[in-house]
Amino acid sequence: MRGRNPFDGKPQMTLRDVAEAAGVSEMTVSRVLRQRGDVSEKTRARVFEAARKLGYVPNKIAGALASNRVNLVGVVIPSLSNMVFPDVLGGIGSVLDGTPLQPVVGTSRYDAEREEHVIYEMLSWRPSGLIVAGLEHNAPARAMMANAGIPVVEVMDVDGDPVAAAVGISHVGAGYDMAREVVRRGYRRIAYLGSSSIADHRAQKRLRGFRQGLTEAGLTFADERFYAGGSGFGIGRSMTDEVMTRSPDIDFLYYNSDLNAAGGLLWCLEKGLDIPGQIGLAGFNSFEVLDGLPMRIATMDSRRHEIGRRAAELVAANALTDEVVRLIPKFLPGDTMRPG
Amino acid sequence: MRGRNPFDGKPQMTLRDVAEAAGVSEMTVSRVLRQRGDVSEKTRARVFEAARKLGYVPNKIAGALASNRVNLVGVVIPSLSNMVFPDVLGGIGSVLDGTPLQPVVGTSRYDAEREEHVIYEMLSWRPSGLIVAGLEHNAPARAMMANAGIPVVEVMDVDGDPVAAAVGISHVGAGYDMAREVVRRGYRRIAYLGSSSIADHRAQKRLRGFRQGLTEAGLTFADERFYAGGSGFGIGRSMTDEVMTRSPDIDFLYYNSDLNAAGGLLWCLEKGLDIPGQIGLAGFNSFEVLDGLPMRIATMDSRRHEIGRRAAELVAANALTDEVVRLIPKFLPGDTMRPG
DNA sequence: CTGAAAGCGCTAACAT
DNA sequence: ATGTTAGCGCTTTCAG
Repeated sequence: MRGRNPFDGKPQMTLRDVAEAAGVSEMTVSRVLRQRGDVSEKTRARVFEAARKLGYVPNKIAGALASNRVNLVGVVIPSLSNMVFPDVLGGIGSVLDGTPLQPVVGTSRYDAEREEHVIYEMLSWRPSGLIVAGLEHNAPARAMMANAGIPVVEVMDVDGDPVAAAVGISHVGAGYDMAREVVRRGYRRIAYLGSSSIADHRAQKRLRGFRQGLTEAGLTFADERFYAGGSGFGIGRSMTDEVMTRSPDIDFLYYNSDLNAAGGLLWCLEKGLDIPGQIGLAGFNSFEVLDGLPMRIATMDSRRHEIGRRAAELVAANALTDEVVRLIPKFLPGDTMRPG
Repeated sequence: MRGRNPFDGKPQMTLRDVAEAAGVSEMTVSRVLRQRGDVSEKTRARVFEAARKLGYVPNKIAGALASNRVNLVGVVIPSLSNMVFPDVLGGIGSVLDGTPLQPVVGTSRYDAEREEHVIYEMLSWRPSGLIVAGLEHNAPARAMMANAGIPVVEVMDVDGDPVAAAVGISHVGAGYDMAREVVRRGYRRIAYLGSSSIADHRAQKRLRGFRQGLTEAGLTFADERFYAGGSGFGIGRSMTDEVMTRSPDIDFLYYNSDLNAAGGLLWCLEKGLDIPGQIGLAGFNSFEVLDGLPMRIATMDSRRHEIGRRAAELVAANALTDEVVRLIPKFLPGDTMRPG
């Protein structure tokens, strides 16, 4: 007998225990518990009864090793605190719930090395699929994804060079389209308030697209205010205060996130500014919790749930493709942009 | 040779492949890759080089089966959309990051049967520990938790009968203490606006505690408005509108969540009500994103991060105890309650 | 419909 | 410092 982990309270219960209790072979128990093959009703009942009475919980480690099948899907996202990622997970879950597959989530904290590590750990469990947020990964991570031999789907973003399949929106396009709307509606003195983190690739892309939209209209940003860290009303409020104090003639505030935009909106309302006449605001993402602010913030819905859904569908179908699914973000003018 | 999963692209690379490439035994490769035992520097280098070149990723399934050690910690929570749970996960992660343990998250969606299923699935991976939100579980779930033979910690709540260890706050106490504060500060016509879901055990407990606090002061709720579903500004606003319309003499609004309270706050401010003189508000949880509202909402900080931390510490220490760690929620009067 | 044998990829234990 | 052996708990395969 081999030594056991000193932490083991009681030795683990095995198929053999159930088999003995039911008076059948291990194989029969295995078949019954996996609803596989033909087993007589009488035997089934006996086995189930024995398993239930003993409180048997199958050992998936052993099952996975023997069958070379692991019903897990690795999901790698930067963070759970940013509400966008739980939304994607919701979409993934809505599909996987109809299959034997289970999502397993890991977080990279916007750190490429940590992402590499998380991907490595996930692949070492030999999952049936891998869903990773974003297109920017370091070389080892890309190599692992390329050679995993399982469906790999990069999600949220399609501006770049996917390793395999990708499902997302163009953030450059989202920024560009928003700029066109802003200009079309007559705003001219436009400020950007958003993330300075180069790790926030998608915010950077939106900024780039927006800037290009301005350039094509012969405009540039009248002011810019960057910050590092998470979004929230507080940071949105203080950035807005700072920008509007030093550039009082600004007529439009473009934020990297609805959360920051909400802080800015509250600031503007307190100051008695006329929205959307005197000043307009827009954010990004469309968060349901924010319905109920005094005004609906103009935004682009980033279609997070659908992105999760489509990615999970590719994995569930075991699609070893390099298909790119480009969804179109939905522009929602809300109440904070004047009509064109 | 056994049949392989039809999905397998290429056959999986094994230790043996690395061993052959490096010209050593599988055992030596295993030792090098796990940094175990003494291996000569020369051999180490050769093995690492071979593994790197081949892009070898170890098979944790096989490793776990052989060593009877699985460095996973199951975490079962109702949902990821409710911001409180990611906060707890953050606390768990902050501890587990310093260990070989990895959290694996499953969601029950406030459904006891689904929770049972998720716990069963988790235990079938033979994790090193299990952290489950709440104290209310069905009988099979409790039985599995009791017999898991690993550290099991129930988190968030201590009002009840834990299966093993528990880390949390008393929600009955949180409600009771808030009621005392409200009464002490002179409010008398008090309304409750919150969840009606019997699956939201903790909200129910806070309501119970609050009600008891009122009773002891010779008071009852002047109005009550229940709803089902997630919290948000929109529902908070509409509930508040309804309550204040039918009971205009209300002088305090007690919400089940800061998110709903925020919607109520915005409604009150729009109506030009004098806060906290004419009317007071309080929520529960203390969410950082909400710093930046026009006023800070009175609340109780539910200490979510610390709860996660303490629970993970018990698991990391392999503590097979039934210790109950009762944290004290922090009362934050904010700006929406008049001074006592 | 049921069972026996073999082995999944790795590691503990014991050599040497 | 390195190798050999046995076996983790289950499923595949093949035999009855």
